[in-house]
Amino acid sequence: MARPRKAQELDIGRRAVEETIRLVAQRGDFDVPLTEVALAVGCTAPALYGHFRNKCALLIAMRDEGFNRLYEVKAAVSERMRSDPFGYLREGSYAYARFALHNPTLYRLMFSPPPKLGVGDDPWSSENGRRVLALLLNGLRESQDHGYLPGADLRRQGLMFWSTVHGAVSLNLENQAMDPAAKWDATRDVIDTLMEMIAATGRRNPPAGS
Amino acid sequence: MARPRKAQELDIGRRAVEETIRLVAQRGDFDVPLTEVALAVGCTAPALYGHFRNKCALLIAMRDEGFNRLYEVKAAVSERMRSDPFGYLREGSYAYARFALHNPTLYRLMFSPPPKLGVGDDPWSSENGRRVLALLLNGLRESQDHGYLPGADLRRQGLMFWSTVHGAVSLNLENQAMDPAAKWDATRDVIDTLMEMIAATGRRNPPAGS
DNA sequence: CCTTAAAAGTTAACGTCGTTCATTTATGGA
DNA sequence: TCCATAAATGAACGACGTTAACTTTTAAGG
Repeated sequence: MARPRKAQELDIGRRAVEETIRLVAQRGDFDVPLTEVALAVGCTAPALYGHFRNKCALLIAMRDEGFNRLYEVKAAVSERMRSDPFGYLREGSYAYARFALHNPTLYRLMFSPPPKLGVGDDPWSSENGRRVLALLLNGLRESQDHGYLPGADLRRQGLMFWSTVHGAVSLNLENQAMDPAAKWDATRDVIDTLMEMIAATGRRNPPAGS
Repeated sequence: MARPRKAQELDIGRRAVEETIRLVAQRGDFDVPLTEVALAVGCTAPALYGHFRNKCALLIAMRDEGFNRLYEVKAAVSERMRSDPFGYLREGSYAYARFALHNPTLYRLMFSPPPKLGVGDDPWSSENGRRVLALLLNGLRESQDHGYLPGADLRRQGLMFWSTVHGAVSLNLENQAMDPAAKWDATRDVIDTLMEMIAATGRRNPPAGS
């Protein structure tokens, strides 16, 4: 056999990304053989080269999909919390941390990709990364309207905020000495500490609009 | 030739670690062939297996050496800043960031090691990592004595502090869109933002001891 | 001194994996 | 029905981690 029947015309590109995400999560390492990906997809390894220039391209596609999913999670929280911007800062961070803790290997690929991929690991350089940052900045701006962080530079605060959450996640992510619950507790504790610090900036200035 | 003369008895273990650090930095990726390490050391690849169980063991040794160097840098700053604990928080963070920006690949190996290494990436689980954290906690405690962070839980603050600095470093580290100076500026800006936030907690309570 | 056993590398070889090449087969239009 | 093209296959290559078998230096003992 050399070319499959039209019946099984399942977009091999999409499936490869999905299966790679699955295998990577299962393995706990993004060093998965192309043969296994191909097997999961239902083809052979060289067939993948018709859809991706090489293995790095596949991993990059997987990384982009990761940013897609992260954005969707955060956008959903943003929608739900539309009326409470300060609450969004907290819940959005929780959701971010949960995403990372539930997809540790994918998260590592997104934010600490092997240099071979040739991508800057700056998340806001990709379109979806930028949108995630935009959600955060939006939450900060609206929180500022509610009296928090008076007079603060939003972009600075945003980058510090993201640094803190990402740092907490990153430090706790693959610590084998902690069970998942402990990782979550430790990460949430950092987020809470940050939120308390921001909250402290607002107590002196109750909602400016009221 | 099968066994070298006693004259050239250069501890191959140490040299392998040094050369690996050098090659990894030069390459910008810790995926360096053992053959190259061996060549740099002056032996053949299989000879390394007399000193390290496998390649992972070599990388782990390199990681430990990284924590050694980081600790020494931070300890030096701590010594120099002994009289100004709040200043140490800033200068120690600067030094930390400089270390990371000057040794990006080593830093990545320390804090985002490939799972294959079998080490938790929790830095304070290793002895030298714990000592770095101890320096930070010490700085926080003494800053508290000077009126900053009144009534705060030091361990919580310490973990948040480290999360922020590590997060900033990690996000800016390998962003190919930024030149080294820009990376430094962005990282320092996050540190400064954090320091200003901590400083704000102290302005209301001038040095308690005076 | 000579012999001998262990030590420490070296060369050769194997297995895995990413990647390429030539080949084969299904597809869609003339 | 026949042909050009697209798409995937199986075989093969090269790099690399790792292991096995061999070789030679070192150190000790008779």
